[in-house]
Amino acid sequence: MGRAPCCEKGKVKKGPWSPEEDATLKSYIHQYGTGGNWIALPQKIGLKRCGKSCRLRWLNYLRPNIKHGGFSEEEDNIICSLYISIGSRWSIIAAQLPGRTDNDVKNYWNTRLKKKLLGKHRRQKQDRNSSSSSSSSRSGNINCNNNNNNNNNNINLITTQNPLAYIHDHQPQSMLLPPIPYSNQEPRFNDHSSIRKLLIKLGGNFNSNHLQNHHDDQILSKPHDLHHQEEEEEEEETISSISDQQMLKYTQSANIDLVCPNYYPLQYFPNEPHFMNGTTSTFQGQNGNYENPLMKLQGFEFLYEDHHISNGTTYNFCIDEIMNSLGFPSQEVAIDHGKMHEY
DNA sequence: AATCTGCCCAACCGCAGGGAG
DNA sequence: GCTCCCTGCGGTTGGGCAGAT
Repeated sequence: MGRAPCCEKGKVKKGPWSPEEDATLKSYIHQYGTGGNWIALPQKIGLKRCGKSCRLRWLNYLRPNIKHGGFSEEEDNIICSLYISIGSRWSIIAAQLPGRTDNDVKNYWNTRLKKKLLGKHRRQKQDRNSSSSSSSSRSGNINCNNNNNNNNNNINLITTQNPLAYIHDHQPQSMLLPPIPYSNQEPRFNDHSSIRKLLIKLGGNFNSNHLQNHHDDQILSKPHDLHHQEEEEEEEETISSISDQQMLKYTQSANIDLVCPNYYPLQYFPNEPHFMNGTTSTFQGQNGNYENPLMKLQGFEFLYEDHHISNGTTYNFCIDEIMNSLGFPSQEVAIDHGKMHEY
């Protein structure tokens, strides 16, 4: 059964709000509040608007202390950091930015920030291409080279510089974000059933046998349209995938500390179900569980290189691009399986 | 000056979650 | 447990504007 419309179409006004409508809505809410019922509110005050429209207008524009435009560098960093951590959950991201609305953050990300980062990424890529002869291992990347020629799944972490230590030592004060209050404000992240639920919501596909049976999930693979686009724009690139089992072995044997963009060290949590839905997995950080910061985030794919752990290919994490985009200099990090991949 | 193009952002749309009955 | 209704959310649209041609 279809949902009943919240208001009768044709009887409500659409489009931009007039100053009179704004004033009516604002004064009513200041005086009486919303009354807990947005649907009934426009009728009460004689506005020919849908309740949802009133709510949106109030939340995004009329309510006190709303800031518009003029995002600061610090806000940019927070948005990037949180987007990398939790994806496009704009309401949560906006909650970390006083005076900002989810709509504002979303618009800002889609129209400017993404392009800003993309521009940096492209420039870096061009720079790397033009100076590719200088190093056998690309500066600033975590490279995992899965040598398909042997069955040894040990993956040795070779770090010329610990990324965590590096970040903690070098990040500017403005980048020292408070921990995302998942535990208190986002109970969804607080227990595994909630995480399971969330992952299902995000398109999760797992069960108790998942780890044994699910070998070739499309984790870290590109959405088709993006891949197509990049094929047109750049050189043809080989896309492969990493299985959850490979990721499990990889993270366990490498004893890897992963970098969470909010700068809390993460460790893989091997005794818990390993959630792989093609985009996410679960890690334990200092203050609870986090999603895998290395997941391929929708809309953020341009930050990822195109090398993955499966079938002897190399997975090249996005951390350097992220860090560089956020203003960090490169660090030398490599994870080698068998032999160093040459760039 | 007129037209085109791309960008920005307010607003809309549809869906999911959750509470009430 | 089921249905209905409201709220909240994220994705998308389209009008207005500025700069380019």
